[in-house]
Amino acid sequence: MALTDSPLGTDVASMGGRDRILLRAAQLFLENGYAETSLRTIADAVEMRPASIYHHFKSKDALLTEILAIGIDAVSTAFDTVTAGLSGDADGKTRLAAHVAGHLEALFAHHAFTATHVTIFPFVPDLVRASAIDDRDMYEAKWAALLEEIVPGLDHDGLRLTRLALFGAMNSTVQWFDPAAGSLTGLADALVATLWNGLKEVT
Amino acid sequence: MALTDSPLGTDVASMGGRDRILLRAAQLFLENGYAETSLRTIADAVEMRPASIYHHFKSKDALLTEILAIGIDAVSTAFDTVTAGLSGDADGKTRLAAHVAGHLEALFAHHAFTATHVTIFPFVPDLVRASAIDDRDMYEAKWAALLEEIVPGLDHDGLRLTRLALFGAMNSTVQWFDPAAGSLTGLADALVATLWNGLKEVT
DNA sequence: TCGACAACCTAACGATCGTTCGGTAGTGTG
DNA sequence: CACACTACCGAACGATCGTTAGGTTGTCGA
Repeated sequence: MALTDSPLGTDVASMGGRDRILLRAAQLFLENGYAETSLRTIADAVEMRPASIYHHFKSKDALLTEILAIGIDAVSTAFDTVTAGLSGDADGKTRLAAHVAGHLEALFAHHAFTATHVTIFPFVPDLVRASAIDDRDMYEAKWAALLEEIVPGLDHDGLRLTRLALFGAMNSTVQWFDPAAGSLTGLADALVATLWNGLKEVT
Repeated sequence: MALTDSPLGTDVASMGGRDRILLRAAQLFLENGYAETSLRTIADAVEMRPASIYHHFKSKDALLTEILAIGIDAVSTAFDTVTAGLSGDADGKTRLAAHVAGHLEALFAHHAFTATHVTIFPFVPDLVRASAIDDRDMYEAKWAALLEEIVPGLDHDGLRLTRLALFGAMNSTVQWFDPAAGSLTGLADALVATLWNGLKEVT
């Protein structure tokens, strides 16, 4: 699912045709939306003719499907990596901080794919959304299990609310945080500090 | 800017042609996106012919512009109402709780317009977005001033981060919270409790 | 040297899009 | 009774859309 097995995915210049299409299309979908971005616009961006896209992807929907899968895979893999790197006796705040940082890092490392996923997901064609919903649910389940362990005092509704609000807060960063202008770990630390300690501590 | 000066805006049956178009179009934009929703679809939803829409709105973009303005106006007015209703010596948590509740209530009271605003805003045509950006900035400025007063211990970056993450969390509720299934004030209370006290208190 | 195949092309298809033109009913005012 | 005005309609415009058919070119293993 990764871009020809190369670990990173943003060096446009050194890319083959297929990966180039995936990356530039994801960037364009993110900027202008899916329906708003025509195949001719994508073709222009990769210096091809529209018909050539169909040599690599069987339809525009299939292209989007793959982009969404890459985005979900990036954050999901990051979650597992963080879990594997945590020592068994790490406390709740440490684990939460590590996973928030992991989510945010994955979000910006594969920015075009992850950001496309979190922003245009509600509006993609029904069939495309259906193809991505299982992977999405699996990722959310990982977080649900994590929160249940580290915040045992919350009931089912409270856990769900916390998880979804946290997702809302984290995923919104792709729309307003610029990793070139500020530290990503600083962002993660500040987010976790507020979430864990609350605002009353800093008044 | 409100729907023919009637305070509410969701009783489709009792609506005149113009307001009916605004509401149904907002609902369709929210469900499927702006570019994905054709004027013919909107016309069908209000039992008119496409050409009739142009008697009320000079273009599809103008229709969207008005919908976005209604959404921003709803939350902005709610903010001022909450401010006016607060006693002068209310403490920080009380003020924060009141404004979070006000934002969420406005979000769901005018659900189609506000939710459309918060979800499709990044993808609307540039000219439409430009026409709404001033009102949007004014609303964000109200929150910036509020947070600066009640969380004086945060620096500029911290305040900005807190405000935007809070917006992300609150606005994401339109995608996952169902006011028919749960209490809206309960949602607001839980959100404020977590934000103010932090998660460590409930572990 | 040859053939298979990947990568890309030109040209065009039918469908759908936002929009416009030129009407027709119904209502209310002078 | 005439006139204006609001609210709507049928039919069509040119533009753009996703997609397809049928090439051409270059590479590379047998």
